Amino acid sequence: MTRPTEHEVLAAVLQIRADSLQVLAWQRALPPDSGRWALPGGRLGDDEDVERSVRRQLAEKVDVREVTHVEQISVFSHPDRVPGPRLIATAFLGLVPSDSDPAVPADTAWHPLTALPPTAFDHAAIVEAAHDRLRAKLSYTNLGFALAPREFTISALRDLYAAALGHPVSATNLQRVLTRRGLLEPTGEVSPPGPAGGRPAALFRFTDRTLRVTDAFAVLRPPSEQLRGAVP
Amino acid sequence: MTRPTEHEVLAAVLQIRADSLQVLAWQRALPPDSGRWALPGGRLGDDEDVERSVRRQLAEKVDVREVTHVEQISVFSHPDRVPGPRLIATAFLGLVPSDSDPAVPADTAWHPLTALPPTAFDHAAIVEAAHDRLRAKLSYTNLGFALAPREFTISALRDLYAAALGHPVSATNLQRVLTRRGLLEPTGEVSPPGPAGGRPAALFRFTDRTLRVTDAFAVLRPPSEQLRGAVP
DNA sequence: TCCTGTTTTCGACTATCAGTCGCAAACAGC
DNA sequence: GCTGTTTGCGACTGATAGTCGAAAACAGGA
Repeated sequence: MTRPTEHEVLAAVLQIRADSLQVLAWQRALPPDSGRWALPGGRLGDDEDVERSVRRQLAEKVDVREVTHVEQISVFSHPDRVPGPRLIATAFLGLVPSDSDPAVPADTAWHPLTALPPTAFDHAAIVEAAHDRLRAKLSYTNLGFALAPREFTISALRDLYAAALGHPVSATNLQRVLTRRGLLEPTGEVSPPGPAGGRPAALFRFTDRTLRVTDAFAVLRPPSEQLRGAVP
Repeated sequence: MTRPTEHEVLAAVLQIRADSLQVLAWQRALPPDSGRWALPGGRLGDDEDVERSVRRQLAEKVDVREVTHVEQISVFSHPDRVPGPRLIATAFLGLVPSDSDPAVPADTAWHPLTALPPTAFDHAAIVEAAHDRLRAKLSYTNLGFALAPREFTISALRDLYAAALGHPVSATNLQRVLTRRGLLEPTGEVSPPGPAGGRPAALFRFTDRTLRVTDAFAVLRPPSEQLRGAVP
């Protein structure tokens, strides 16, 4: 005879807004934790798995077509994580490109991770976990495509990475590394210079807009991967 | 009015046995899927979170003190992943050092990942996910400590990594990389040579037996991390 | 028109690290 | 003592990252 248990999905949807990493949340109007800010989500439906469910629930708060990337993070299952009947949460990370500004309901707003308002339940820990995952994956995957606009300048991309990672990034190294990995390609066009003038910046895009792991670690890499193609 | 839903935990416990990566499973005696092999696990208790639950459930199949590392992998939540009432699974990866041979019940046995017998439900996918996670984490963490004995020779460690990764590993590079990262230290002793003679191998151990992420990626590393200590 | 300030772009230099190779060291067995 | 075997270790090479500085390309004002 077990305690009644429900299952919910929750998403920490992140976007870079004004050079600062922000998360989408809505303000609870009813107890428990009324007035506090909660992540979008809700109960798992009978005919959907957690991946389908989180996309459906997100659609209630934001245009899901703007959410480029959705990824499972972790299960939060403390018996008393919410008052009342037991509720187990599968947490997700969602990413929105910085050039889109999807419409959101009146109770919903973006908040910088560095200045979160009071959050409901254990949602602050979920945001933390999502941020950690983002930082890690930016390093060894092409996940930047999910935060960046379709086309961008190198310095805009540098600012994006710096905001997501929380520390300065070298534009020279960023361009060189992403290029060598085959993730970046020039569009051939240039963006108009800023208000202070300056050389017009070349525009780039990600070659691939689906997640790809790019870093192979040396110790683990097969020695002498394979001979280079014999074509002259 | 939602369909009754239960929550279970499942663990893919991996160990290197005879230079081959193997997984612990038990053979089902009752329908559904009787005769097929299943991962250890079971229903989530009322007063435990998934992490506590998986350790409790594992204790029924193996001495949990031998399971050095337990880590959450992913949620498996397809509505029809098992027949009957809906059952959502949180999957875990467990690791056992290669020098321990824990006692297991009569219905339980180790199976090489390369020659899995017929598996129950979606458990094969869980094993696959656990293997992927292990491969990835061996590369950028000190997770090797959870697979290796307390003390080992470099060539034994090379064989361990090769079995877990599925491809040959250079002993020279492995030692150099792990040493530079500060993960390896010599015990000062040597192991007796093998039956064919040969130079006695020096023994090493991991400096740290708790999980540590060791690789920092260059693009994301703060430029000029910090000045070296001013001590002469 | 020319000069200055600003921003981007790109090449060069250096340090670090990984992949490879080869030899010396240290054992067993004959 | 000789041979075969395994480990240990240094050296070389190529690839990659961190840094710096100069040149290119623009706007605005003198």
